Amino acid sequence: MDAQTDEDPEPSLEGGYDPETVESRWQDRWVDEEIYAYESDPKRDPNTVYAIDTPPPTVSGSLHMGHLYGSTLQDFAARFQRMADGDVLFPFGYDDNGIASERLTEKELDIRHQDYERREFQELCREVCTEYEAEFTEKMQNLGTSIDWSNTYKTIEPRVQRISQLSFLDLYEKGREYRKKAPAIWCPECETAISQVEMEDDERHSHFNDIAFDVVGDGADRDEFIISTTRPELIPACVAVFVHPDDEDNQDLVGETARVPIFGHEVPIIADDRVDMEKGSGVVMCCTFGDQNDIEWYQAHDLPLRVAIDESATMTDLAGDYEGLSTEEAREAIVEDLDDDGYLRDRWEITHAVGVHERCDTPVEFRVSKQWYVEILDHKEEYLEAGREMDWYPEKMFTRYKHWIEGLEWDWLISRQRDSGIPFPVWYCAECDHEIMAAKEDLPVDPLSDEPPVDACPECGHDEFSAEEDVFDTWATSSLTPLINAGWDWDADAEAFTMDKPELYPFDLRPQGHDIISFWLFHTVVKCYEHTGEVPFDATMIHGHVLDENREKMSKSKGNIVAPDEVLAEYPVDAVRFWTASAAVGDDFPYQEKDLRAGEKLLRKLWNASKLVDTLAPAEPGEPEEPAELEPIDRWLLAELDDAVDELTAQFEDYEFAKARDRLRTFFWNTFCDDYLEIAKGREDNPSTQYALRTAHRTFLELWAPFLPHVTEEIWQAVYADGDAALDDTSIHTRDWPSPQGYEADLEAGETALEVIGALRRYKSEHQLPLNADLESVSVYGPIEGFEDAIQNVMHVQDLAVLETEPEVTTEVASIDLDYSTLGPKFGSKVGDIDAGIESGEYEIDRDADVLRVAGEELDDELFEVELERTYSGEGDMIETESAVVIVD
RNA sequence: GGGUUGGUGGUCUAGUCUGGUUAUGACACCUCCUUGACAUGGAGGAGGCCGGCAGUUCAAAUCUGCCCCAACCCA
Repeated sequence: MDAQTDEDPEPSLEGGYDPETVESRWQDRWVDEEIYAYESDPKRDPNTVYAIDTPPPTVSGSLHMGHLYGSTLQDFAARFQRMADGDVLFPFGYDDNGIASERLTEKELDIRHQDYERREFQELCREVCTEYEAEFTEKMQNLGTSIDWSNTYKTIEPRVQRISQLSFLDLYEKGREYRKKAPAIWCPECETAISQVEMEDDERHSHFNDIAFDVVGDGADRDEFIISTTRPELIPACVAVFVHPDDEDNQDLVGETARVPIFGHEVPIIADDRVDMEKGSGVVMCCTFGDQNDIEWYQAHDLPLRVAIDESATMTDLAGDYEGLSTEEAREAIVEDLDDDGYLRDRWEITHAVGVHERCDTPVEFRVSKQWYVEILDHKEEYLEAGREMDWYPEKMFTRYKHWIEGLEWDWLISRQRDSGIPFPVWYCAECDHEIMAAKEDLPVDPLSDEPPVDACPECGHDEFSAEEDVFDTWATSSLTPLINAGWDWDADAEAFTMDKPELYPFDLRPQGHDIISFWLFHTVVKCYEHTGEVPFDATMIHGHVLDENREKMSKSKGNIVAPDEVLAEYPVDAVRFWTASAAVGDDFPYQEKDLRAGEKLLRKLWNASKLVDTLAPAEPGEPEEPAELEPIDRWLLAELDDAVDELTAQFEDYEFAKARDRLRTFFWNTFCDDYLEIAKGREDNPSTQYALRTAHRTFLELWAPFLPHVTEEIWQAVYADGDAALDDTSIHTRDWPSPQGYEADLEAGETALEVIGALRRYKSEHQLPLNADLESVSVYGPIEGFEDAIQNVMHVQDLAVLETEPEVTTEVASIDLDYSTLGPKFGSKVGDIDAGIESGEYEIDRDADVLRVAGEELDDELFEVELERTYSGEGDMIETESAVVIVD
């Protein structure tokens, strides 16, 4: 304890603000003393708990600006809600269940996963990942977010495996899953089927090859035709040739038979409108399978399968002499042989888009295999409705979700042929292939090492079983985070699904980057909706990307990545957070150092203003006591503060952090520091001002707390907190969010008074006088009642006179302002004539009747306002403001 | 190729849904000022035909259509 005190002096306002020591000190104490721990209470009203379903990051990767941005936004919401409404769950998950972690484990331990039983290997993965998790935790804690570190989960841990397998069994029992032999997208490098969302397009260099096919028989007008292909290695897999029905040049071929060069097998020539006539010769070969079109043709025309490429992209025996070659090798060899035999007619280089697996960049194949699917196409309407029920911040992001669902064409493929991952809890009868599901109470299981729950097949009575070797795709787990966080489980006694923390579900907020709405968010909605019948989130906050200073996407290849570590080494976290709040939620925004400097300046301003408040109105223990009578200038500040609190509360509730940030900064810096504090300097012994200063200062700290948690905690502890009490009771972050106190003030007089002060500042500036120069005598005509002393004090005016009547001026009409919003609808196209009349001076102002006659029309009082040009003929200088006239003698 | 979103002083941005004639603020720039916290502060100034073209309207940054540019998602 003492050692700690030596290192960390008591918080105080002495000297300048030193974020480096202050920030890490509070980060440590918040975590050590569990300030943000969520205590579950199943009886708690779900409406008073604010729960965030945070998507778990891959922890073996490095922390990037996206993590920093996303979790800081979540923290704004978490900190505000904790103050405003009490209990908040801000959990954290470690995603260590992916291919990345497996590869990492193999590399670190120099082992091959094939040499281990699946369970043993996963145990090793967990050990290796532990170090990376610790490092990631450390980095996350350096961001100063209010994550509850006692509520975390890892996607690789047995508890989560159990939930994933329960999810599989529940969907199976609900009839939402099926196993089917069908063409699927296949990665030959990873040797697994993958889903549509894991495939992306990539520009690759390749060759177009013009290859001659012989026509068999005499039905056509010729004895050969040309097809163009980028994949000659698929020739052995050719099962048909297609021609567009509208393609007149090639109609003679339809119905004929073609002979495939080199391999010699014969295939039919068929008409189909899916042929792209613009490309090549207009004659296309259909293989098993070159692309999705081939799959459609295979299904539509009931074509045979010719599998020439196996699961590792090696040529099969169907490829004859080329058997055993890789697809790349076979491509070159076949082209050479075609050339030798005279079938290669042309060859040229091209660049085209190729479908590749996003994890390894390997071009994908399409293979027929038996896979598990989640049926989604038949529930598109329900998922769309689920999306409609959520509040989207920003609203426009819903359209992305909508279009994604409307465009769905495949059910969700969930099995992966990988060696590790979460296993399917399924066995098959060796005799009749009947599916045997694990018992829910036994989960998690691994069919490769565990026995099925039955002795004999319930279908045929056979007693031998084969284990399902496949594992779940990673989204099968990642899509369950709301259920993991709420402690979803199967209660065997009650024969029902239960939740440990039912008060959390549905979650209040799901944060998500805008690039992954279509899979991560969508999959989570599908899973949770099917399990619980409820939409898992009340609201979703979709955030944008952090771009580099030139507004370009950060990427390794461009070398323009900015690492959070580097930023935090140079700038306080609070300053980084202030920059983070500068973009509207959903917008991409650039990383700019000048914005971080702006944050630093704000911290300094807050610190220095706090020091001044502390000298003007020394703090006393407890809440400040309101004097019987508040003077107008002080009541005015508190009334303005009430307005600010009102607006900020609404903005935080709507995740409008950028607006809240600007509103608060402007009010704090311009109104409080530049205007009120200057006035308060001349009124320090006044109990009314002391009360207003204290109240405003305390409120500012509370309002800033969600944005700037470190500096506000430091100041709060230095000035207001009882240092001996537990941090849980004294931390600013456990206080209540401010509420408007109902102060009423003459806002017009306050506004006018500030105008007068502004005018006098301008006067001094123009006359190159110091701002504290004395002004002998000033007269004001305008509503400033109650604010005379304030003006006099702050502007150093010796004699201030309030004029009853307008000073001696000669006036002439300078301009006439029209109220177009009423004038327009009333006079329509006459407005142009009215404008022209005023412009040319052909009008008459009738003071008695209070009307303006112009262009043959009579406008009454409310429709126009006459702006007068005043010329002062008396002593001294006259300055005009919006609602006052000031004369400096 | 299709869809979505955006384009506002040098830079970043508010305002656009709900049209009203004078477009917000910050940074940078110029001038001035040491006010009992902060010169890392304060006061003032210059700088924009709101991506382009047409249209609707008395009135368009705002609504409609087309075009150009950028990002993202999907082929």
